[in-house]
Amino acid sequence: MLSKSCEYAIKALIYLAKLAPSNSKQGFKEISDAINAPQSFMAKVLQLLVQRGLLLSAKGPGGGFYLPEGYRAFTVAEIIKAIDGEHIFNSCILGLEVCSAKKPCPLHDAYVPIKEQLVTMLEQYTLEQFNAGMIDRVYFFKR
Amino acid sequence: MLSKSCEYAIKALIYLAKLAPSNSKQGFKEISDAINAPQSFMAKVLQLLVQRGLLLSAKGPGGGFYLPEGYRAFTVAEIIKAIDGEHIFNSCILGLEVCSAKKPCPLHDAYVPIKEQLVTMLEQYTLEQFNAGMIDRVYFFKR
DNA sequence: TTAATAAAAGATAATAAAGTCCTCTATTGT
DNA sequence: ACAATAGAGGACTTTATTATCTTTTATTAA
Repeated sequence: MLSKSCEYAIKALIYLAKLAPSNSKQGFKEISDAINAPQSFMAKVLQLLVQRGLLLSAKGPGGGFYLPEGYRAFTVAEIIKAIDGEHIFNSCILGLEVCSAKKPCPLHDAYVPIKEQLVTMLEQYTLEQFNAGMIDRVYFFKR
Repeated sequence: MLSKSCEYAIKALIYLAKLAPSNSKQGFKEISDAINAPQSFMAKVLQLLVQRGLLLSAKGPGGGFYLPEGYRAFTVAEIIKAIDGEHIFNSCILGLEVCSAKKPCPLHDAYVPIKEQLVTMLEQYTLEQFNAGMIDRVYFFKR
């Protein structure tokens, strides 16, 4: 469904959003440890997020990764698109390259409404909402 | 979501179900061509389906693959379990090994109801229903 | 009983995803 | 200017998935 890169990206941004009020920059090691991702691999993913404009970074002492101004409005869907692309939003459950109402795979009619709900959910969830949710709910990033 | 093996397995069984009334055995090459799968790879997947009891085979001239008696009741969920295992039925969208109502990942509460619908759908769809659907709907197996 | 057919099984290759490691560059404070 | 810090970038390794190829075994019919 989601690549490992994408899972780590979502977790990292949610984790940073939770810390954002105090606004301290976080190093890739701290982030990796917090969400249980391999350090060097996480570093790559964080670089990607910076390139795609979902994250900012500062080099040198006191540096690290931190969220840009508008972070509260970032949706999970945006994060997924930044890392994995549009694939899961268009994809056919049986892997057909063309799968539409006119040329449906056998599961098309049954799967489309479910996928629509998934997409809607991913587009509605913002980093802000996670923080709101976390007031009365503790979320986990590692097993 | 589903492995290629699993996609091919589902397509192959739906394809065979469509032909089942005339009951002729199909060789792996014919099946591969019909659903646009690589021949040798398809052969492996068909062998797996035979081992898991979802398909029968006969060697020698006039041989090939054919469906067992109870095929009409096979659900898509069963086929998936036979090839990919239980994974997609239990898995967390963020890849946590443990993700439950008590220890939820940030997306758990939003994802669970959608996954439940998916599972329900996969458990309800049988090979028989595909054939019924195909009376007034033409499905595609290749692009 | 032999030749042809077709699946089973095993070994190998190609590709992609995930993960690691090393060097380079920019920034900060002394 | 210099040393320390921390991200950026490149090359590489590992692992899993997907795909191919070859040999073996079983079956059928002449």
